[in-house]
Amino acid sequence: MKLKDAYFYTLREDARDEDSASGNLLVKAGYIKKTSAGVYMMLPLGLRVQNKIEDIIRKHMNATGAQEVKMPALIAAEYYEESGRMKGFGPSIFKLKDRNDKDMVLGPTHEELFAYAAKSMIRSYKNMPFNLYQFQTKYRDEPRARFGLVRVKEFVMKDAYSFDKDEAGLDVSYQKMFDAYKKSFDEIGIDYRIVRADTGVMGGLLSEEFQAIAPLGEDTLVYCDSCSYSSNLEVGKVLPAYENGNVEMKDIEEVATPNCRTIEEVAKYLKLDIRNTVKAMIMNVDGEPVVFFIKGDRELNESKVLKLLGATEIGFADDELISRTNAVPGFCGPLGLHCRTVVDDEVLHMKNFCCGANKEGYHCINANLKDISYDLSGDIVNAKEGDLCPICGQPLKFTKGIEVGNTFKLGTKYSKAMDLQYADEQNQLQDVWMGSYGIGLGRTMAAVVEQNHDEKGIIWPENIAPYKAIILIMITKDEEQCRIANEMYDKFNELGIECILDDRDERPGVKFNDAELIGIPYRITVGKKAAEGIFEFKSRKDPEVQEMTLDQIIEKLK
RNA sequence: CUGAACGUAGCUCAGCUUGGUAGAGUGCUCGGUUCGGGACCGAGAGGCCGAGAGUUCAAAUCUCUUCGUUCAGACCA
Repeated sequence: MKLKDAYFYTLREDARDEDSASGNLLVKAGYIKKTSAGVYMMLPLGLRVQNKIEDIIRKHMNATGAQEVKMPALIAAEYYEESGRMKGFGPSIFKLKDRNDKDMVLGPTHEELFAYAAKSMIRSYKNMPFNLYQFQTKYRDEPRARFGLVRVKEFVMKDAYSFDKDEAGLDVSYQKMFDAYKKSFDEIGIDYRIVRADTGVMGGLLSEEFQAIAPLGEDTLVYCDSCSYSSNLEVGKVLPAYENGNVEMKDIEEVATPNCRTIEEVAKYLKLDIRNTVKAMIMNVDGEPVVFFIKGDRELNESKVLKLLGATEIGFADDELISRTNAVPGFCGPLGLHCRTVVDDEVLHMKNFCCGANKEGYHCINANLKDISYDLSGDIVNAKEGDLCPICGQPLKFTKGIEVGNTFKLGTKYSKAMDLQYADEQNQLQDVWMGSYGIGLGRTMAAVVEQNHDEKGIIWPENIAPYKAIILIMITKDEEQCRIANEMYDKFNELGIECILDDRDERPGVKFNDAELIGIPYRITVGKKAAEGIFEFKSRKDPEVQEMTLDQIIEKLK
C-alpha cells in the first residue's frame, strides 16, 4: 500500500468516547470507526488484521478436518423457539419482522441452524463424527457495549459445531478443537489462560474459556500455580477456609447494635473479627424473596445461586418483597423469616458467630447452626484473595481476563430440542452428541492490542500485523530517495513481503509517529545514506536502530 | 433498565453562572520559508451550538420534551 493514494488517516487526539487503550488506539490509528454504541466499521487496516486472525484460525480448523460453511445471519425465529433460547437469550436477541409479519432474529449464535443442517446429513452412526464451522457476523443486543471491540453488538465470530454418536466421540472431537484453539491463539500471539466456566445460556456439560490476560478484562480468573486448577470466578469452588473447629458452642445471645446496619459496622461496634460474622442478603430470585446467609467478608455469587436453585434471574429484593419475608433490613437474621433461606457451606463450619437478630437495633452473638433453620445449603460465594486451591490447598491467585474463545461440550441438549437423532448399531434411535466452539475475532484483535501497546501506539505481533514492514521516505522532494524507496517497495512485493510505502509529502516526524501509532513490526527509513545503499532498520519492539543494506533487510524480513 | 454527566468546526475543547447574531488548539486549502522525531510565517475555507417546543424585543446560554454518547450499577457466551 502506498499511503499517498490510499485510504489512510490517523488522529492526533485521543478519541473522546473510547474507554479502553485498545479502543482508543484502534480508532486513533484508523483501524476502526464507531458508527453507534457497540457497532464499528472495519477500515482497511482493521480488516487486514481481522483477516489475518481469520486465516490462522481457518488453517487450524481445516487441519482438524472441520469443513467451512456459511449460515445466514437473518434467521426465522422459530428455530430459537424450538430450542427454547428465544426465552434464554431474552432481550439480548435482536428481533425483527419481515413484511408478512413473520418473526425473525439476527443470529446471536448458531447451534440451532447447525443442528438443523446436521439433520440432512445424519441418518445412522456411520455418518459421524464431523465438524462444521463458519466465520459469521453475530448480533447481540448487549445491555452495555464498552471497551472498544471487547463488548459490541455486532461482531464476527468463528463458530464450530461437532457431531458425535456418543459421549466418548464428543470427548475426542472436543479435544481436537481444544488443541486447535491452543495452536491458533499461540500463533496469533496472545497471552492467555484456559479456565473452567459456567455453561450459561449455552447449556450442556462443560465449558472452558480461553481468556486473554488483561487488566480491563471483565472476567476474574482464579488459578493455582502449584497445580493445574484454573477457573472463572463465576464457577470457582470455594473451599471453606475458616473453621474454629473445636471450640465449645455457647448459647445464643441478643446484643444491642444501635445504628449498625452493615456487617462492617456491627463487627467494629462489637469488636468482632468480621470473619466470625454472618450476613444476610435478601434477594429477588425469579420474583420470589430468598434470604442468603454468607460469611461477613464474602460476596454472593449469583451464577452459583441460580444453578443451585435452578432459577433464571436474580437481583436485590425490593421493599415489597422484603416486607413479605418479615426481615428487618440491616438487622436481618435467620430467626423468624417467612421465606426460603439458603446458607453457604462455609457457614456450616462456623461456631459462635454473630448475625442479625431480625429486630431493629439488635444482633445475636454466639449463634450456631443449631439455632438456625434453613432450607438449603451450598457453595454460593465468590472465591477471594487468600482462599486455598480446592485441589491442592495452596493459596489461589487472581487475575483479569478477556474471554476470546469458548468451548462447550453441549451433550444432547440441542439434539433433543431439535429432534436430531440417528440409528445406532442395533437400529435404535439415539440422540446426537454436540459440541460448540467459538472465537470472537474483533475481541481477539482488541485483546492483542491491550497486551501489546506503549505510549506511542500499537505493537502488533508479526503474525497478525496488517503489514510486516513500512518504508519511510524521509525527504519526498528528493527524487533519488523516492526512486530507491519505490524500487524497494516493488522488490518487497515481488518477494511477498507485505509492506507500506509512506510516500506522503509529510515531515519525517509525522511519518515516524504514524508508523509507531499503527504498530507495523518493522520500519525501514530511506534517508541520507540511501544513495550509498544504506538504510535504517528498526523493529517496533526494540529501541535500537540498525543500519543495513537492502540484502540484509530482505534477509531479516523473509 | 436505574442513576449521573456530556452533546458547540473533521478532531479535542472553551463560551453557558450573569441571554445581545460563534471562539481556541489541531487538522484542511493556498503562498512563502523549511526539511531526520507531530516545524515556522502569512492568508483562507469550514458551524441550523444534537433535534423539537417554550420564555424573551433577543436563546449556544434559561425551562420542558426528545434523541444520541459516555460513566457507575444491573445485565451478559
